[in-house]
Amino acid sequence: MDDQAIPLDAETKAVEKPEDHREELRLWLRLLTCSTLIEGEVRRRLRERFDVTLPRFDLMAQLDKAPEGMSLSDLSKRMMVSNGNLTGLVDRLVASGHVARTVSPTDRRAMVISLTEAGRAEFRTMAGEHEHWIADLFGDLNTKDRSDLMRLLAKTKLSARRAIMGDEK
Amino acid sequence: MDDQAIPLDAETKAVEKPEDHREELRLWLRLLTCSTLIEGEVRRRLRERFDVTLPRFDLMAQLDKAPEGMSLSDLSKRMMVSNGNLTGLVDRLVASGHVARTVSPTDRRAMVISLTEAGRAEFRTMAGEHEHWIADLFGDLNTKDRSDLMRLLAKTKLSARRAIMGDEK
DNA sequence: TAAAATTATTTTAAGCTTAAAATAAATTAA
DNA sequence: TTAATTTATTTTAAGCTTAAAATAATTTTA
Repeated sequence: MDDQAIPLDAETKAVEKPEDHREELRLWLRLLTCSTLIEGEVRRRLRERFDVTLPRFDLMAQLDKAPEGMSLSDLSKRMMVSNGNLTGLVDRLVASGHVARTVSPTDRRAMVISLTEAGRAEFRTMAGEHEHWIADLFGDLNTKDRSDLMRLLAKTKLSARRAIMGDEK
Repeated sequence: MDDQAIPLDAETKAVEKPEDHREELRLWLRLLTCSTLIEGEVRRRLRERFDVTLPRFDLMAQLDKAPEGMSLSDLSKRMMVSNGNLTGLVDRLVASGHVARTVSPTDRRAMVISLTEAGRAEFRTMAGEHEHWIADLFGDLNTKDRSDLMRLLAKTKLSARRAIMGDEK
């Protein structure tokens, strides 16, 4: 710590105390609150309206974007959850007839997970309502708010990735 | 759907299709990505560095702000998790000597949960490092970015609360 | 090619999380 | 004051989640 080297005088507008990161902490807690609040409400509505859990919905949302299906690893990366987690989740979605599991024709280790027709139909119905819920939850933000927030979150995402990468790569 | 009633002509700058809320959806997914990314990293570091889970840390963080302790209900509201969840979490923290559970002197139904001295000392150590991690994760945002983001998230929080309240109150 | 390393997935053990039902104490209303 | 309601917490059952170890197939390297 070399804060003794910083000249302190009446002209210095705001000498920041080193080691004080309460502002960033509040920012993080607020971000987490928003995300928890919205996620909880979406979870509640999915259960109430369609008797489906959020993880099931999220998995189907990924598969809906990949008509040919996806490997477990790809799903794991995109959803940012562990592989082991997906194994169980896919088990249950197979049991309920929403998704299919087939062995990859080119790699015998890999499983290809895809939506069944029934699963796709059910997902599309849910996704339609889901989109309205999100629009409502963000409804008090105007166009500029949304684009500003989008940009700042993009910057946050890059910043976090940079900080995370530093550790392990 | 009354979109047939909207006059369409070359002068109309941007006739928004009703029912299209893909922008809000993208905003929500980006918010969720940021939160998941940061939360995952904090979870990983807490485990690696202190062998503690994030829920345990969060609970201790709440108690650290309440020197006299808090009831389970208050904890539940602040942490936005279910009561049943807290029962088990507190069980484990009592078992490890980090928190104490006493019956409220004024209400025999209520439990007062508080940090033990050991729990408080351990939390303070962890919190010190934790604050640096957060500062690092948000490190690429400048002062204006942070205050803009703070303001927009405050607006988002209010918007979500308004949307959630409408359902049940 | 055989050995070593990597990649894909599953299994395991422990803990987290929720919703819903149950229990118990306090408050309100008749 | 008794009965009804509300509030605080726990229990239960099911599912979610992770980290770490295990298994198995592919790719790389010597």
